[in-house]
Amino acid sequence: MALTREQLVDAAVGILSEFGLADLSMRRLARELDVQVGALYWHVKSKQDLLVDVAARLLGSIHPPVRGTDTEPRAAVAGMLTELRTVLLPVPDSAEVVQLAQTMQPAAIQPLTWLRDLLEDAGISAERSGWARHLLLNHLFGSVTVHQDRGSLQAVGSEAPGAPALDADAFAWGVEVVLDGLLGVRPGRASAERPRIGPPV
Amino acid sequence: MALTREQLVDAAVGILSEFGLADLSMRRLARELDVQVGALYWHVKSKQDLLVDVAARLLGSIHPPVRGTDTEPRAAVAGMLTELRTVLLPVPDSAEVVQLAQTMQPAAIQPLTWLRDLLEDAGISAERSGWARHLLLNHLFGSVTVHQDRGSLQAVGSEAPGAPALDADAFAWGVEVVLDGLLGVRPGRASAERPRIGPPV
DNA sequence: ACCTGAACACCGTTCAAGT
DNA sequence: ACCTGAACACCGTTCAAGT
Repeated sequence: MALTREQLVDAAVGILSEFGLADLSMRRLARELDVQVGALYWHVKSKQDLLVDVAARLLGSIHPPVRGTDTEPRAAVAGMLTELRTVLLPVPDSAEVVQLAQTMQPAAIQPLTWLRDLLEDAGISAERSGWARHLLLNHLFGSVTVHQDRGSLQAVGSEAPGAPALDADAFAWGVEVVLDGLLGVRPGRASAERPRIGPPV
Repeated sequence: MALTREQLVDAAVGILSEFGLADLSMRRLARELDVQVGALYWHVKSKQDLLVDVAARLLGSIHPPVRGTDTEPRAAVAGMLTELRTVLLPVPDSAEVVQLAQTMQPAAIQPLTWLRDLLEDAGISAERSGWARHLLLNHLFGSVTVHQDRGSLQAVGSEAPGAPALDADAFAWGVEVVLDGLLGVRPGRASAERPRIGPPV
């Protein structure tokens, strides 16, 4: 039976998830699918073209936000970002792949489009929501990358037993800092100030 | 006369600046220096090892900040980031190279260390200054990358004549947003609110 | 329509052997 | 000490030719 583009993407996501981007070559992919390399290029224009589909599939499980309901818009932004992080974290080099896909075909990665809408719901003006989205996505991608790179240095599965989610907190903190800067700190909700210990000089 | 490590780094920076990271291969480098590829590996442990030196040289012209003077610490942070951006912008893929160097040898890239000190001068606690630095650097690297990728799509030198520094503003805006979130918006200095046009809904 | 076989023009890294 | 020559094990992409 004929190979399909979906099978290509499936196999690519599999290799990426198990071995990382360095091992995701067209030749390795062909081997996995028991075809010659040239066969891949009938289904796909280039490797980059394939990676765009891989990125879209990685984020394919993200729920579209329910807009206009009574959920606090600021919480919706934070929620979406946490969801993105949760999906990207277990897949090595996923941030790189999504970032590349985003620069190649910005419209192809749907959840990243929704984020801009949520920001406007939260009161960011249209001419600033694009930049605000970039600010938050750079934080997301950077956090995911640093988490994965640090994880690959130590033995797999050797997380400190007592403190597992230390940089999940750091990520959430960063999101709140940016949102505070964007929306202004509302009195009584100074989120980024929460765990203050030392005096601010 | 014998090849030196400095000559390697010089030639590497040259290729990077002129042609980008994709053309910066060990073989290309050897050709440029009129030696065999193997010769490079007497001076350098690996390509990544070389790239750390390349990154350090790219940021070698950054002034160390004069701490403890009467310059406003918040302005010092913003100034350092602007300086970093100015240096990185003209070199293709420079953000990638510096980011890689930073994860491989965090101490090797001095200016990125100084940034943390400046943040603490500005009143960020020691346990948060590391994360705050990451937040700002992710913004920096993201902004540089997006600027360069967009630039490579249009013809070289075809900037819109009237509006040259549009995303220099966007970058500075992002820095102020993050600093607002970190330090709190002081009344009468709501920097990120400056060019507000539409009502915040 | 879909795939094979084979080529083209590359990579990073190693290492015996030369000087 | 410093470099050559040559190899090892790879890359992405193209394309005539087959079925």
